[in-house]
Amino acid sequence: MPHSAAQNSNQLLAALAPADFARLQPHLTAVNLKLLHKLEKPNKPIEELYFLDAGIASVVAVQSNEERAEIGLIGREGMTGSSVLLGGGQSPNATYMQADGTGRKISVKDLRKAMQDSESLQRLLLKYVQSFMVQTAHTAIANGRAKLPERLARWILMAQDRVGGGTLVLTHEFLGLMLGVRRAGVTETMQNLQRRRFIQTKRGQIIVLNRAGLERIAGDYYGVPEKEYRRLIG
Amino acid sequence: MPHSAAQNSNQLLAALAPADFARLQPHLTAVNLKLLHKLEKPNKPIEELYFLDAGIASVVAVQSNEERAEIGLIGREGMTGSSVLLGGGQSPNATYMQADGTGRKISVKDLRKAMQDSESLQRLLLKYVQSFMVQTAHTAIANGRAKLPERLARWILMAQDRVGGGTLVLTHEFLGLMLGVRRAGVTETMQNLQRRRFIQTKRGQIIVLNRAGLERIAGDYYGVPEKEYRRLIG
DNA sequence: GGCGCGGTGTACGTTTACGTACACTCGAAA
DNA sequence: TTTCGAGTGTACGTAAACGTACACCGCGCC
Repeated sequence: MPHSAAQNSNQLLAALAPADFARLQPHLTAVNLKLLHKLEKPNKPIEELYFLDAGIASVVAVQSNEERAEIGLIGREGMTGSSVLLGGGQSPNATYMQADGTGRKISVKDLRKAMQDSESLQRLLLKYVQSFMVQTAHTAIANGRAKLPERLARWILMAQDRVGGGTLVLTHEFLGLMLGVRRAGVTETMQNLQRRRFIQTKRGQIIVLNRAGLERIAGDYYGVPEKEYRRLIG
Repeated sequence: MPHSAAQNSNQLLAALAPADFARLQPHLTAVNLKLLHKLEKPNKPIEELYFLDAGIASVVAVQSNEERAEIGLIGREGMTGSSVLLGGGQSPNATYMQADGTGRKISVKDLRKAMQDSESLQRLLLKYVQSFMVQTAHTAIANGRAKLPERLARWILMAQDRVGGGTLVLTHEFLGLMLGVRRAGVTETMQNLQRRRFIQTKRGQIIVLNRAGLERIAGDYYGVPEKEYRRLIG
């Protein structure tokens, strides 16, 4: 069973007009989402969309040679399935759980119907798509220009935002995959952050001790998408 | 006056159902767009959207410290103003002409009205937004994992697609800005491509001699967004 | 036709991350 | 309680790109 504290914590659902939420609710099914659970497969029609209440999903762009890189994170502030909202029905990206969590799912059919019936619902969800697009754009900047410490700090901050604080459970190996860098590079940079008391690490987990410190490291590589989300969704 | 050969060459307008095109046409104004002309300013309300008939526009993500990086190219296959189509009305990105061109503009008000009146119009334009999103995602992969030769080849191919063949007019300096690398690095890599007879360069211009060669260099960093565009728009 | 400048070629030491490899250690399962 | 494998720490040579600097050269302008 989904953990009760997580219920109704999805911020997108919370931002809906009561009438719009009422429209969706009958079609929402609570689900547990375990690590690595696949929410969307590349170039396959999407059947269901997920509003997360806890945990993190990772959206990963995949190219034909199987090389991949993370382009966005989704947590309780958002939902999966942008390509359905935009009408494509599928995309070349993969989406999977990157930390255990819970959520509520809805079928594409039911969501499409609800969006057709309510313009305000459609408007809100498309605004979320825009905020996600901005996130992707800033992942592109960070990948192109930022050094590892900046990128790692940015990632930790974004992940923490999306789980609503607390411990992050994941290995250096996994972080390296997400950021597209060596595992050893992650280890070294993490030690650096730990020495400065910004984080504390245990086997497979990261505890944030000093957010302001991390924000200082990440600099302007962190913040723009978050600001845009607040502007659009509130 | 816009060059006549460029008229009606926008592929998005061409892909519209006749009725939808008829709906837009009265509100379209032909415009010449010169190098560096600003089509959208970061965090400012957007007034007009542009369907390009010739030339290239560059969408650039901007962060508060003025650091910037290109996240997408727009040519005659597309339009500016995704953030308007998604309802945000503005975005943290800048868009400007990166090679002289022509296009047709429409006011936000007129476009919004047309989209409300025609669901099929709305559907097509949102699909274009998806294809642009995929482009941004793959810019993020390329920035993160590809080496300069791959990235440069990718960029040249994408630019050529978007102007429909012919010579590209731009300096190494400018390319360096787009890719977020040193001007000198661009020069060296261009010489490499030239030695292999894939391109020929003159002061401020690039002529593609061997597309297949460039595609071989770019590898899987080129192609995914293009394929998605064909799937969605045709 | 000479001048001036934007654009290009080239060089060199430095930084950042890579690839690879191996030892150590924590903690869960037997 | 020991065992064993996943996760982490560390090392070393190498590759890619950086920052900076300066010379040269084509081309438009006076």
